[in-house]
Amino acid sequence: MSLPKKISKEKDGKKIDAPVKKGPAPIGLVRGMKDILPSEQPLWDLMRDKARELSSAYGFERIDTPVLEETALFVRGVGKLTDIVEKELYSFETEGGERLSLRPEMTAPVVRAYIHHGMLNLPQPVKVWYIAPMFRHDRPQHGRYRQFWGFGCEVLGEENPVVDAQLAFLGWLFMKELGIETTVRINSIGTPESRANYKNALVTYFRSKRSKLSDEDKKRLLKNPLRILDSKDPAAQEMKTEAPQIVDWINEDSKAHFMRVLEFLDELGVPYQMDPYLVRGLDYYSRTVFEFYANSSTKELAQSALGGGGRYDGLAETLGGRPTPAAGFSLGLDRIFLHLKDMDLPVPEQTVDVFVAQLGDQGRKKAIAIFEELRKSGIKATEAFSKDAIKVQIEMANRRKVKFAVIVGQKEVLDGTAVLRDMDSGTQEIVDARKIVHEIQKKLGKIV
RNA sequence: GUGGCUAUGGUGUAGAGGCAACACAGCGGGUUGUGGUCCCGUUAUCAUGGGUUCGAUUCCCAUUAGCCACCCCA
Repeated sequence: MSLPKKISKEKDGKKIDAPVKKGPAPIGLVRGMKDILPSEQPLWDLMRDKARELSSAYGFERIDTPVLEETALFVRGVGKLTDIVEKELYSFETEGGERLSLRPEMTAPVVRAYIHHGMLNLPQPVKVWYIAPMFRHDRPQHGRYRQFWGFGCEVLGEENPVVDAQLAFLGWLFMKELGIETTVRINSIGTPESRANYKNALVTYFRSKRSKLSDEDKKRLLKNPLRILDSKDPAAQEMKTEAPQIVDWINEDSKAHFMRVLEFLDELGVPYQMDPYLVRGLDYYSRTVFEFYANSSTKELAQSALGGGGRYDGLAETLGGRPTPAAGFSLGLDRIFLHLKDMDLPVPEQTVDVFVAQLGDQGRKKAIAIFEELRKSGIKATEAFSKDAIKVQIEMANRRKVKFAVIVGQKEVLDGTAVLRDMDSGTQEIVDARKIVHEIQKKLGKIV
């Protein structure tokens, strides 16, 4: 490689040597991370506001938990052999020898908090919601980041099937109200015991046809047989139609519970699909499990799985608490954001009424005071005090589409006045500086 | 984690083995107190490292990152 060359440019017939810019290499984004830029915030606000609105309307209270937890929480809670723990956990050991992990999901932390703070002494059920970042060391892709944001609700201390239905409904409703049509796929995976029996039956079934399975599915047969059910391999797809179905293996209680969940869903008008092959990748689920899928994954939105949830009656006990029936859901906001972006929503513009322009240092000082007065009286104002040129300021005022510009220069300061410019008509008048707020309020129709 | 595709200003794109083009955005100006048009100027070590070559941004290799499929999931 050659050394940095001097860049020669012709200017006015003279050659000018521009110095070559150099410095330390810029630091980039950590792989799989994503900035949420100011221009994207309006859409994020839409989601945040909707999450707040709905969860509070349905009686949920906000909870925040630390991003860092003991690794054991997830090993025990989510399951040692799940992919989330086995290969996607951000884990490290501190100097003090603590084994910590960035949380890969929120259910275990919420249950941990429930136990830790003795929330079983609160009126049950305890209903909490969160918007929180989570971390999974997976290979990044569009809509799939190593830090991703989730919105979720959890109901702890209640096993009535109406809760399961309401949660599935709420997740569906959240997206519906944002304009995203989804379908809920739902299944019951019974109790851990019945699931173990089913697993055995499934392994027996597929083992007899092992030679026809893909390498990937052969691995699943050993590690996670339930997963063969949603394999994309055509051979497995075909075989699964003959395979034992989980409904035939779950106990009567679970079955009855599930039937009632479905009844409530019917009542709520949630479009759902019974999916006998739906199993979830976390160990703590029992009985009801569901996932949300976008109906229109038409555009290049490969990631149509927008969220999921279910019942986790055994989790509290696994984590050392008292047996506590519970259920919840979680939605991937990064993915929902992508869908919103794709929809070309009219984002309401932030409106500002007044631009305070200034000229010269005296004017600047007076302008600061006027701006503050306006702010205190509830008038939305903006400024560019760091700019000197009046032209630039008026230009900015125009771009912000303000109705009025207040201009304070040397002359006005001496006269104790300010120029009030109507930005639409371009007409301006000189007003007493002390009456500027009143004058603007009048023009904005805030005072009759 | 496995395989594939891609990589040019802030953004979107062109280009070709021989001085990197266009549009938009940004910033500065058009004689120092006023906007939307117009005009001018300015904004790129062509991802990083190496190789082939007289010469590489262009060809080759590696790395990194993004994307796609898989694994898995949100």
